[in-house]
Amino acid sequence: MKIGALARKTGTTAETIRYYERTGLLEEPPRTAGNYRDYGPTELARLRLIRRARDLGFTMAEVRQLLSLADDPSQSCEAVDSIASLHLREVDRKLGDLRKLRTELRHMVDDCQHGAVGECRIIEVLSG
Amino acid sequence: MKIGALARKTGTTAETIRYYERTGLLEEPPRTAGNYRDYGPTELARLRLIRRARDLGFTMAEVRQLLSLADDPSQSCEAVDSIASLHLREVDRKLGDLRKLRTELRHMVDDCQHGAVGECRIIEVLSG
DNA sequence: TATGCACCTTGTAGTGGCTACAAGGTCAAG
DNA sequence: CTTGACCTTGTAGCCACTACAAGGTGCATA
Repeated sequence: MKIGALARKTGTTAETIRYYERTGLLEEPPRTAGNYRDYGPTELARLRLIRRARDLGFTMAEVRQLLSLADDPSQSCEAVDSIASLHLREVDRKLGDLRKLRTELRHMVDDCQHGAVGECRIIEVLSG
Repeated sequence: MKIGALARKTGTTAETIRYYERTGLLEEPPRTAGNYRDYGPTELARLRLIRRARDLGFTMAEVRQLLSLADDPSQSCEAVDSIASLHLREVDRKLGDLRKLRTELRHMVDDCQHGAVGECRIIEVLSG
């Protein structure tokens, strides 16, 4: 499988895959006679895991940890759980922040009387 | 007021203020005899508006638009409202995404039986 | 007066996670 | 034998900062 095909199968782009390789998330694959990267099912699975974790908001550093844990299947699951739980708490925090922010924005927009900027509530609220 | 004092009053840093100046969000202030930036209440108010808007998640481009609208108080409030409303919709979208993500993460973590990585549900879910 | 120290100055480079080129190489179809 | 889709490397850009380094200023204290 060439890089473009792998990209299509994983909803990525060739650039991103090469970027993952540069930064060490993916290993350098074998090459064809014409110097094209040649991927197999192992790399496909690994990339799928990476993409899925990234979509769930894990940072690249967390993904790196998850990958190295996944590579040793006899190990205890605790470390994996702790990364995921930490991330969940972080997501909860962000959700809280975003909800507060939304409420403020909502009020701000609702209070706008669509008059002149001089007495615009939005600008007033922003000015504090 | 020197840059450090302005930073403390607005919950920013001197670096960030200089960055705003470089990128045109803040104008170049007058200088003291010793070449220090010298800020007054006008700049303080402007920076407060910028910080408030940034805290509410507006991009720097949006802040730039809001600032130039705020500078012309006789203008209609509509443009301000449309920027804020658009941003609110964007925040709503992000909230939805984050809630879905949280649910998935929650399930993932809850299903983990804390055994070996080999049969870890988290890794399984991530692998798809 | 000297010295220390907090603060300021400019400039440059790094962060994360990609994304967008440019300039050229490979390969199968027509 | 050329066209066109794909691939290669390398470099630079995005956002919104953040982190230095190397040097200048200004004020209190010994």
